[in-house]
Amino acid sequence: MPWQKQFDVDDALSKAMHAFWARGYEATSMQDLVDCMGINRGSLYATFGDKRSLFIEAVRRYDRVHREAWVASRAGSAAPRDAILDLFRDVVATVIEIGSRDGCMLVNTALELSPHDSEIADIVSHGLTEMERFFCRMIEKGQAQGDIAARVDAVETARALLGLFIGLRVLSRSRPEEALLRSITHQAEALLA
Amino acid sequence: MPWQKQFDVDDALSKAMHAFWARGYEATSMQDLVDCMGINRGSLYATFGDKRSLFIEAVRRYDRVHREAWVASRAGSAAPRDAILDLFRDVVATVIEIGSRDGCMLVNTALELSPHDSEIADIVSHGLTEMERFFCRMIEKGQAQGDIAARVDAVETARALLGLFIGLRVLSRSRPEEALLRSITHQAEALLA
DNA sequence: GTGAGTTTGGAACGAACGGTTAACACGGGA
DNA sequence: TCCCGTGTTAACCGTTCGTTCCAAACTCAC
Repeated sequence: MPWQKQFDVDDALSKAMHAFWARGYEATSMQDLVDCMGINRGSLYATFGDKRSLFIEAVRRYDRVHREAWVASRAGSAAPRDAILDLFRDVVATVIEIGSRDGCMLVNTALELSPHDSEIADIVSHGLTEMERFFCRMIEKGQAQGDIAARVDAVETARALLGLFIGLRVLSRSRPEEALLRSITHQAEALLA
Repeated sequence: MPWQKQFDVDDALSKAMHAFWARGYEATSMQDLVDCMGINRGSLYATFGDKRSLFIEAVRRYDRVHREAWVASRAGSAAPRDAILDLFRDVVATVIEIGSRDGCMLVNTALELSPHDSEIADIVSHGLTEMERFFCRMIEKGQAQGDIAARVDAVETARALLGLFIGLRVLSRSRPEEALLRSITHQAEALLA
């Protein structure tokens, strides 16, 4: 194995992920990626293959680093209700304080590519389903602890929370008004009262 | 004024709207539009200007023909609660029965272009705000008729319904499963119980 | 019938697209 | 020291992009 790569593969993938995350698949050109990843065109193709393959790796990385890691870090929370609501509150805080308008890459991709690319749709669908299952597990755990009312239907409410979460993410990109976003969060709280 | 246009301008615009609606702005090429609109390239540019101008007209048409007309037709409904819930039910029915995965053009555009194009963002934002106001008006009307409980906060609930509606539209494109979509609708019903 | 004014189809534009290639730089094993 | 395989680099490929242009086709007033 003579000579190693002169760049950090995951670091380059991270930069590509952020580019796709902010602008989407179609609007991000290979030249944009070459520029922002800081590596040469040839190295990019040699390492990641074509544009679609790179995008798939990028969305997989998003799912792993953002969705999965977030869920894992909260899943063992002592207060299951707060584990859910903190997700909503953190999203609002990020939009209001930092002004980030990137939203959630899974949601962005669900809308841009899911109807036209089944392989990518599967990745996105899996990530969203895992979010739903996280909500469901937390509700059941909260009910076992008496933190969440027993009358709440875990499965139905988890789905509603997923819908609200997606709505929150879309509105973060298009109408990032604090009062609006907070109302969505309040409604999530009301569902778990 | 010799000779009139040999094609119906609104019909051509309608076809362009459907193309943008299904595939988004970036993924729809001028060649796609020339093909599906059934008019010549030159006529297209002479009538609608460049691609972005055509898209803006298309999204304006969507707002007028779909969002605005729908709201207007339901606004005078005798049963305000059903006026809201029928919107959710109709979306689910369209997805399940017809298998349409186009979603809502305003939502699609909100996610693809709003963060990067303020003029388009204004159009989308206006449409979404009008939906929110429709929900709010219907809730207040329903409360006046005793159809919706007085304890419901009209403004907050309208925002939550907007979030749920957007979530429903996104999931229609990425996870068009009947049980999931129905759960979102049930939750909208619960908000108005 | 003729001329004026429009619309039409299609060729053609430069730029940007996604993707390839061949020459060069490098480091460990023989 | 001389390969050999890999990584890097920049130039280059054919295609498609959005857009422009123009000659032919056409309608209507005169």
